[in-house]
Amino acid sequence: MADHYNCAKCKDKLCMHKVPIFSSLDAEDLRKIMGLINHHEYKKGETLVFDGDEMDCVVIINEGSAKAYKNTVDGREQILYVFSEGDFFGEQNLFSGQASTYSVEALQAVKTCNLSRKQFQELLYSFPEIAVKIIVELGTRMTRLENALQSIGVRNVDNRIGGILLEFADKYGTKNETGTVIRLPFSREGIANYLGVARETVSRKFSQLENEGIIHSLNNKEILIPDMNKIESIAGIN
Amino acid sequence: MADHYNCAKCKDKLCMHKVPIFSSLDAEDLRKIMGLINHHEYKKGETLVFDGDEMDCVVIINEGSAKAYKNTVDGREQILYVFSEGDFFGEQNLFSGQASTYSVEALQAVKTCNLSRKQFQELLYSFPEIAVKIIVELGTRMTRLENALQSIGVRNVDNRIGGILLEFADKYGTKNETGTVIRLPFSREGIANYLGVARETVSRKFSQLENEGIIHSLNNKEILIPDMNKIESIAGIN
DNA sequence: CGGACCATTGATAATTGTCAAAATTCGTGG
DNA sequence: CCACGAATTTTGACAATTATCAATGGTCCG
Repeated sequence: MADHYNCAKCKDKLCMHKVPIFSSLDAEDLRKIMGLINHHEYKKGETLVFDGDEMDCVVIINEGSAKAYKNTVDGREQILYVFSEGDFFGEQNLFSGQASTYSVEALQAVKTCNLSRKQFQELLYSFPEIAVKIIVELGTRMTRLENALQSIGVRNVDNRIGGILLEFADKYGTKNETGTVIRLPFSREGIANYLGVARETVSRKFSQLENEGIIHSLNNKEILIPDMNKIESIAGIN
Repeated sequence: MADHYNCAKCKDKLCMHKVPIFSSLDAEDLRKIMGLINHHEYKKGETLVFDGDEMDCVVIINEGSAKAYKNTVDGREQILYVFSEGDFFGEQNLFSGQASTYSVEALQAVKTCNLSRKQFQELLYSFPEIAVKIIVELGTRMTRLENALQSIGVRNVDNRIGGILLEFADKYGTKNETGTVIRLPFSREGIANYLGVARETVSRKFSQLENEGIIHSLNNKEILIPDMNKIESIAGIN
């Protein structure tokens, strides 16, 4: 299983600085909180939490990325979030006392900072601005969920493919003189499970876009998009 | 447009008691906050907020119910939430400063309690327990969204119909000796826009369930379900 | 280089959406 | 209280989209 060791080792360089919810705290407060944090590490493919697990800490992603997903009884997977550096989860369960409502699995090697229930609650009462930051962050996340729901609910598959490309370009894209290069966070199957369609459908749509010259596969995980505007019109800007 | 008058009129009987996020406050604190609240009223079909509107207050539903939804450019509607007594919205926009990300329309006559941005923020800083309550409530709402996303993403229409019946039975159902009577919060079209399917598909599935004796339409807005277990197996309990 | 895994393609079936028409329901006013 | 008209709902026929199954091809890593 996963290593874990106290945060003293990570000095100032790790976690705290990357975590937006702590960004309003001064150096001394940061130091205080840092003593409370435990670190964990996971390899690609390892599961951080299973749907239904009791959670007793908030987990903050410090390095790498992970997918949060739900499975139906017949094995179909719906991906809800892609968590990366600075994202956190488990906060709901601390207050409501309910078990996790999704599983979280490492997409790459992942390092986390964990804060126990009690420590986290104390933090919120001592620093109301952290609570406000969390509310803001949850709001952002809800907006993304709402958009995803609309997307899956009323848009056709082409729109959704366009939408996911925009989203990934924003989060994982780099621009160069030939266009935008996106390093996809997951496989075709992952994309399918994110969009709520079949694996094969994603393949077909990608091939189609490739034939039309709108995207160029560099390899399975990287694609080049010469003209982002075309993607926007496929996504059917809302 | 809508009436509005100060909360002094509503005495203790209205709003505050119904609103879970204020439930931890004592009588005096309640009285203080009450002075800050403005009331509004809306008729059925009126819009409380348009997608894209700047919001400068948190709106708490005091009476009636409303749907929150997004429209695509080509007029398709996806319903995200049904807000009823005690639910609130607009909190995200206050902190992040962004415009509303959905429209809200009254499904019946609606009365609201509004708290301005400034008042709400002060409240959060003076009463951290309110912030915690809000985080809990947002967590509940996110869990519902996550379930809805999974539902639309990977479940077939029968499952979804079953799911919505369970949800409505829970929120709007009453039991009697013949079974559970559900008063549906919206029309067939509304149900369709909630489930992300076509109006006609909802009609067909309801007819089918009626033929199988699993549901009985009392009228367009009320259905009787003799055996809830059958609905659960249709929903494909997760 | 080999093998496991992942991605693509084709053929076909199943599901749901769309359009059009008929039937039902609901609210209003006489 | 009934009748009428508008709005909503149901039903049918058909088209479009996507899922499924199966086979092939490609890629990555030890």
